[in-house]
Amino acid sequence: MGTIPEKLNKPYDPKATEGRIYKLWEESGFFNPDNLPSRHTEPYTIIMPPPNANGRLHVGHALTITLEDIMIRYHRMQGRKTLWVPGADHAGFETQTVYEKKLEKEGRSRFKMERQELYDEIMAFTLESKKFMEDDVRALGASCDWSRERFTLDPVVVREAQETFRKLYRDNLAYRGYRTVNWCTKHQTSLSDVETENTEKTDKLYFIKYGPFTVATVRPETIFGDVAIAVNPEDSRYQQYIGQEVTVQHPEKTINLKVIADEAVDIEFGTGALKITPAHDHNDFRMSETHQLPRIEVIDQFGKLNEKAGKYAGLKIAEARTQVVADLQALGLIEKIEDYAHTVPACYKCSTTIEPRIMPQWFIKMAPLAKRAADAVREGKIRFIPDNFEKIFLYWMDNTIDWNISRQIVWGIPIPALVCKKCNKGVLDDDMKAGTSCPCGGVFEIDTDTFDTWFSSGQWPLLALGYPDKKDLAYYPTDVMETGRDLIFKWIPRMVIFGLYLEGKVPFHTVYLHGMVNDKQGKKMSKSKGNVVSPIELTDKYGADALRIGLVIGNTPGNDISLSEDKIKGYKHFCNKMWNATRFVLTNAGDMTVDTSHPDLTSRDQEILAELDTVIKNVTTHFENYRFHLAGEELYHYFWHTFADIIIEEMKPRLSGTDEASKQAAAWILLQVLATTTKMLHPFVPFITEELWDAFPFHKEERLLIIEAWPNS
RNA sequence: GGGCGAUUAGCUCAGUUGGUAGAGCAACUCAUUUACACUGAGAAGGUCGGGGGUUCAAGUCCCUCAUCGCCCACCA
Repeated sequence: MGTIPEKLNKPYDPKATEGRIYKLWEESGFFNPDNLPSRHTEPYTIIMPPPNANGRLHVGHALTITLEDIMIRYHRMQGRKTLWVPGADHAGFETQTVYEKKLEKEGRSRFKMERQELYDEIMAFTLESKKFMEDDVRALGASCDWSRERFTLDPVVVREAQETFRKLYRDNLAYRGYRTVNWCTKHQTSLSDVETENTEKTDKLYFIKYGPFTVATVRPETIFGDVAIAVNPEDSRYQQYIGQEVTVQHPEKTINLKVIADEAVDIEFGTGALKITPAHDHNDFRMSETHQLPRIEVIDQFGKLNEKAGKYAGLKIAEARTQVVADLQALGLIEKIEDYAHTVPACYKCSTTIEPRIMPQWFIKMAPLAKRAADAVREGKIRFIPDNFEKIFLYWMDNTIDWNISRQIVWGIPIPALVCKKCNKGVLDDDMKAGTSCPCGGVFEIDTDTFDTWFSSGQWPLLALGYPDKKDLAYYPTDVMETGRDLIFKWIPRMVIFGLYLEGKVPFHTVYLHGMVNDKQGKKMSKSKGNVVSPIELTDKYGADALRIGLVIGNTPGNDISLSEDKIKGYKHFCNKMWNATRFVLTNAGDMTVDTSHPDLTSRDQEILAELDTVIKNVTTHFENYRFHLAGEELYHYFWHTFADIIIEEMKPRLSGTDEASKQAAAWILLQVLATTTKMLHPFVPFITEELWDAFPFHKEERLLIIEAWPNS
């Protein structure tokens, strides 16, 4: 009998342990690959998707942190030179909307503030919130290198993101465009396509008598911006009108419209005749390009009709629609009104219906960049887990449209450009001084717009490694990008594109996408439903280890999981089991050592060791194939139902017997199995395993489990 | 309109190359004989959505149908 380490006499207390252990790890320096022992040579790198610095972590972040920490800890034990770069995201539009809500509560508005004043306030708010976010990351046990942490508004990041824009401009891949963009009338900014979400809506479909035609439209209030009527060139009903001008009746006057033929018009829908309003519809805009049609704006940035709408000027869209319809009805021009269910794009933050609006903006020419990215994936340079995301990625890449990167918000990286408000020309700010005259007679002014957040985030794998500084580029390309499956369009493609564009290499060889974390009934968590589970509350209650293993077991890549508090509680019991089994073994194994053979093993002992080898082999294979849920489950099952239930119980008579050799062998076997499983469980439950490891008797010198070697089978 | 995923125990979900169905919770029974009352142990519970096919063997592969969910999309 050895002596039981004092601390094992008390039950495991995560609260008293986790902070202390984390501090021990941080002080050891092993989160930083530069400090790892010499056996760690080949780099293994993960760039942490930088959590938004505008609040606490949610449970989706907890899953990200857990999965990445599992990969990092496993590979660190495997002898890789592991680097996990943490970050904090200023999250442009996201944070600005959070801050606007705060302002609203205080009875203030960003539209009444100076730009700099607003920027400074959001910066102060973000830097304050960032600390809480970082504390949460630590609480989950993330073994990331804090000495390399980066914030997406660090001066060096801002500088390099702007430099990338200049490079794109000079390569003719960034240009000043003037076309319809997605406009949010509430937030007063344009949005890219991935920042809108399609929402089901039932509107009225109005059939309006329009000269010799009847046109079907859901937007009668835009008739003042109509410049043509379009029909399908194959439509036999309308052949005689194609190329002609027809006179149509508006409430206050009659106007003449050209009739054009375009393939895009669906013969079957409505009447097959379509009114064309290029300034307020993406399709119509495209037709205005092919048919050289004028563009008449009738709705302003606040969603109100302008002077072009005559007596309706100043009315909001909905009011104008009602009145225009009433007036048309009075004139006998409404043939019929039908209910019409369709999907319309809405602002993904406030659900306000997107207003297509013509604006001068900076665009990225996507086709050549996307092709290169798609080719890299087709050549197998990036593996998706699960692999069906490859198809989704390629579909998006093959169908991408030019990317609007201008945002009319202050919270972001300024676009380093000058623009002429008269002719909408744009130039780089280092090619010309503000105030220079434009050939058109206007003046070049500083562009007050900021970049779409994903413009800088897309460069993150490089920027997080200090690009273009070469020091850490040995860690590029990184190994795995692990993030939520909702970022398959928003983020992953941009990173592949910029990685190839700036460095000529894909930024990672593997993309691992996890599903969404839903509540225990499988419903999406949302504040309004009140079913949001806080990871930090769960950590406080059950310990970070229980949360971590509960998030991973039963969770397959790409599929959503349902998280219930009861499940986490169940895995706390597992931690309890580990604690007590270790206490029992260490009580009996005293001052033994492992890693050497023992002379008195029975054939049953040999069998146990062989079985353990199989477990090592299975678990290792699962790890290598990103099957963390199976690795965790196998370990859980083996530890509880083989080691604790069978092996320990079998050894009890030998341990209390009088045959000293058999007793020694039994204790040795138990210690051997325990040490091995403790190592393998470490990536999943790092706190309790590190704490237990400290109580093992064979430490010749102080040695942390975090850098122990992964068991060989 | 396209694409993808799911359907397995009462609930939420696992089941890696085809080879005797698993976990957590809930419900049931027992236990405080020195690892575990911050519980532990045990037993119970499933014709794996329907139908067809391949195979010695199918939850797993193929076809088909049904239901649910998600994503994408310029039919106004």
